[in-house]
Amino acid sequence: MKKISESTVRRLSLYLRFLQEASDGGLDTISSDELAQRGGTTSAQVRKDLSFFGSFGKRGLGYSVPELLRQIQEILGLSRSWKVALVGAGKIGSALFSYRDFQLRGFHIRAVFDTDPTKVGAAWGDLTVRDDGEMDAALREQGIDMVIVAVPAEAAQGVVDRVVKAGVRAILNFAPIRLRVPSSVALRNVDMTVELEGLSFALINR
Amino acid sequence: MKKISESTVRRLSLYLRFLQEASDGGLDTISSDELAQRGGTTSAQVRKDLSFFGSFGKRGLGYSVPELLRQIQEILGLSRSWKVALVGAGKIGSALFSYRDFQLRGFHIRAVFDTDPTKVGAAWGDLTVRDDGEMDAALREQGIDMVIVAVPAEAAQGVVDRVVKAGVRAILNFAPIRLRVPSSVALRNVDMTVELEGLSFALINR
DNA sequence: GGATGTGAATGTCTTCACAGCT
DNA sequence: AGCTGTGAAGACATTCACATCC
Repeated sequence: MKKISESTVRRLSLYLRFLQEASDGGLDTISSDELAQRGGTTSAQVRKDLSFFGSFGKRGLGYSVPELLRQIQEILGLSRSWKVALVGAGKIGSALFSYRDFQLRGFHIRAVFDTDPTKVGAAWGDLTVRDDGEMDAALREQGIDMVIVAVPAEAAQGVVDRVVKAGVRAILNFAPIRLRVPSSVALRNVDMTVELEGLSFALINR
Repeated sequence: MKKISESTVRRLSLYLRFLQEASDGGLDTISSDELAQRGGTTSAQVRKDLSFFGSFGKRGLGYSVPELLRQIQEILGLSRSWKVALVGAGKIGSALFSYRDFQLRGFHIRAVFDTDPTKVGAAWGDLTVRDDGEMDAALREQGIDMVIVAVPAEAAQGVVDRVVKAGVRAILNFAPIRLRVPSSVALRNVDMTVELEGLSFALINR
């Protein structure tokens, strides 16, 4: 397969969202132009993005909503469910744990870890917050696919090194630090400070 | 001023972070190569990024840590403090409210709003969660610079329309939806679902 | 007729490579 | 000698525009 750019993958997620709305609204056909409007892009971009993976539309007509929905889910790997572990049971971890969208889209949090003895043992939904020391073994035993890192910046690299060693190949990092991972591991960062600073820059430059 | 790309601004934030670490560590000179290592980029990229704003280094030597620190803070608009309002006092809003990094970098949350009567009136630090109905007037009265949107997707566009009408020109959106704003308003999205789906894609494509 | 799929053209960002200071 | 600053080259991403098919 050709190399697919990160922006293309991001946009696929957005198209998927809009397709779900359209599907809920009972629409059964949609054009690249309609998808573009909602995704804040152009129809040519939509068609190009999709063309990397196949020809899903009908000329003169557009795309079948249910079919394109299914196709994009397949492309993004969302037709299966993923086992996720959450490391860090602080404020952010807790907010993520109860974030409904995750479960909804097949990302199931199966374990929560923390070092803080006052948090370990707490019941979170049907899970129990477990001690950090149990993490390495548990990741393997439970066959965890992805880890969400929600620990302080100082602790993040250490956690990630262990997570990688335990065989996990996808990490979503909320700690405000640039993590080092082998190129075989997929890493995404959610960096709220960087975003706010971007807004600050925008405000003083117009 | 030339048009500066979003990626350049993002990287400036990262450089700033390392400079702070370096400064805390007592380092007083740093090379583009060292900055690049930590930022996961190349020395040429660092120099190019900085060159859009001026010549801050000394050939043969590198950059003065305290000076570059100050310069980047200036460039990003971080030498002043920004007044931020938080809309949505749910789990995510609450986590953001106590996120220390924000205050630390001059982003001060000055007001919190929610529609839920069981949340309105609650004391959050030295603030009180206020009713959504008070928002429009309060944004103007308090001279709020930026708004963080942490409400459910269905409510987000409505909130943003009012925020824009109240004169706010920078918005950080946590709701999983693509918002429409006038081009005069800066908008950044933190979209955790999109990130997780990107990881899902990465996992099945190697 | 109308919207897709896609090479070609354009635009944007990154990397190279070296002249120019210190 | 060493590292910056920067045009030029190269890689990558987006947009154009049109032949193609329903």
